Amino acid sequence: MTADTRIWHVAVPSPLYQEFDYLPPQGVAPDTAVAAGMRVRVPFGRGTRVGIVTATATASRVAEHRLKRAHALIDARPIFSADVLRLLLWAADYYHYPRGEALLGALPAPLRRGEDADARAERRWRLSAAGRAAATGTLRRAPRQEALMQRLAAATEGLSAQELGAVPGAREALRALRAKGWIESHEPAAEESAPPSPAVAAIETGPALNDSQRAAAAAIEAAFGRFQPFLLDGVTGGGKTEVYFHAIETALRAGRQALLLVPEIGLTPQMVERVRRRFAAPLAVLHSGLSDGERLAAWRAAADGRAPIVIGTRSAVFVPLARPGVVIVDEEHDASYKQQDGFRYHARDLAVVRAQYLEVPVVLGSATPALESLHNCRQDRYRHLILGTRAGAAAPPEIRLVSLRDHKAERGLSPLLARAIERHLASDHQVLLFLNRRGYAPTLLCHDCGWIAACTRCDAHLIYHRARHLLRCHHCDAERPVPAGCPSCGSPDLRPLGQGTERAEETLAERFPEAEIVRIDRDSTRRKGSLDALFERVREGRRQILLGTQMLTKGHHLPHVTLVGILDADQGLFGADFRAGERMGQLIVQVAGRAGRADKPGEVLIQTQHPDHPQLAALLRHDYRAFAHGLLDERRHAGLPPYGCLALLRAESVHPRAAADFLAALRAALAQGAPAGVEILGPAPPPMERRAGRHRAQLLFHSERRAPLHRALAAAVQRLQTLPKAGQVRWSLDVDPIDEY
DNA sequence: AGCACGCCGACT
DNA sequence: GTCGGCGTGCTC
Repeated sequence: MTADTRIWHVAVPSPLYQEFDYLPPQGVAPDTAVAAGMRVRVPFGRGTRVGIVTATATASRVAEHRLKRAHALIDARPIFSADVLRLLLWAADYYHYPRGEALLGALPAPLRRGEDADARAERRWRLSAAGRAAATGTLRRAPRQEALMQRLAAATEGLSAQELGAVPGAREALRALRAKGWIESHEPAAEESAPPSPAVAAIETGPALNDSQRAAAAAIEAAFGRFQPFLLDGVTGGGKTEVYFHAIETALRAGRQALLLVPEIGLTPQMVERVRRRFAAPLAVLHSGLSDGERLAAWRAAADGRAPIVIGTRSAVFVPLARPGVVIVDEEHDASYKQQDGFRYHARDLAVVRAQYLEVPVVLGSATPALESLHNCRQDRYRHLILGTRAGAAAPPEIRLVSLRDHKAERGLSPLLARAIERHLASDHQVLLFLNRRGYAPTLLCHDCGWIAACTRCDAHLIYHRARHLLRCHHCDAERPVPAGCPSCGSPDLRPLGQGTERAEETLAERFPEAEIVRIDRDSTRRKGSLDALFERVREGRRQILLGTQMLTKGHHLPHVTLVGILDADQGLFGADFRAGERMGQLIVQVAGRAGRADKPGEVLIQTQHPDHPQLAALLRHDYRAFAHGLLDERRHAGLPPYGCLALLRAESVHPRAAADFLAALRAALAQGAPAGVEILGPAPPPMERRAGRHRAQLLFHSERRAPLHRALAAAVQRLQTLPKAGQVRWSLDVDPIDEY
């Protein structure tokens, strides 16, 4: 930055789409070494806030006598690396989100509040080997110590003195346990205080790569030191992870860091475990389940370079790295990379932008790449690395469609699928059944008058949950008792209609009494850690039927599964929004990928009312790319992404018409001087007009080109600020929306 | 978003 | 006579 620092431009966390100018703090010389990216405490309105200096200038657009003085400069060095600052500012503009909110939101909470960035990470306590060995009950005369021991045994990540200290007498008990040597302290993120550059000798060499893996790894290695995006496209079990590991290894050997983004917390533990086993290097792990202290410690370990490997979910794309070497995005097609509220960024897309700023290679990996990514390969923006065969496995599974028109299903199960289940169970194998609907039945119907149990706050049916015997709305989580009779006509003849996982479990238990049914959905895995416990049971068991929702599609190794059944392919195929087909295809391929690993041949049966659906045909041939290219052609004709750009302006209000009126007013205001080449559609009701008691409406912006769309959005956001909000309308803008809800 | 200021109904 | 409803405006 230039020496001219008379005026500081500061991004302040507030929903205002502007920065604010301040004079340097009292007593701070105007030429003080202030730099973009430093935190500053400033007076704002009635109070005080922590903002980020984004630039300095000689003059302000505000009359100087109206400028306030900043209270204090917090940092001596920028809190963000230059690339992260640039990324956040770019993203705030791209997603039309206030800069201050975007910047401060990317910091761990303590730093957001202005705490010292270099403060020592909080120590955490955990059981030592001696502590784990100590028999329970030996502390009968020290109940407080006993209680602490139990809490520590349950806390895998350890507990801070602060967390432990909430109980009276905890401090003394802690000291006593420490004296016994039963507990020890550790730093959560960088597990051991690591040497500034990781010891290369600690890297264990992985299994030998096959030809296509080796080619992919070599291509990535050759791109080190410059920006190059790769799409690593390989079937489930095709060994993408080993290619990631090779890239990480390359980074580590060069004394650089690797940033690995993973979809969501459910998948993290396995990936973290694999990385931990493979690399004897400190990890910084960032996910939503961390406490403020843990998150801060991991953030620091990444930012100061102590952690050579950084693994994190979506928001980790904003974590500074001292010595960046490579960025990897696992399961890049996964929807959880898109933030669905507030700052609605797409972490995969930002990872590519960031890699460009950093001049490092970025690897996007998936067995079912997003259409956008395949399109980028076709345009030669990304290099397409294709992993050929399944590593160490036999032929791909046979995929067949089961026409529900020709084979009448009974309670969701066609005779064909039932016989296949029997066959696979008889040979002591496991069966995986996919049904993307929780609960017992999606509808409770009065057989006499046709009344249907509906949510009072959403335009949705209530789902009948038999185990808990209640009606539940899966959109607003409202719960209601099951009425004894029809609230409309009094008839006692209320019938559950349709199939949910609970009911399928019941059906399967009756039909296959010899098999153990393991149900995996959000209801059966509510308790923490129970998902892993269920998968553990599946790893060890035989003659099991695994039945579950989306959760089953992710990550776990299920070596004994030889039959995969998709009970209802149609819900996804004919969904309301234009990505439904893509999502269904990805889901089928991902689920099918669970079948027949190792030496057992697999079989996949897909139940559908539409066996002649053209898109399913490509999937049967194991040709996801042909399937995707078919969809891409449709998208091109419709001008939809990636051939056109979309933005969705959502509005909601408790008042029935307020949201739609608000958007209509905006649209009218926008009509004058609207950029050419931008279509505005709506206001239209979203697929669910009313949700959680709020009425919703949306305006869809469509353009062939990015630039005019962004001009239109900028104008819209500006207009929105001044539009009177009759009826408490809340709005949000979603650039590149991934669904229409 | 907060948080002020600012004018009109049911309460001590 | 006031406490308080949320409409409108401002935050360098």
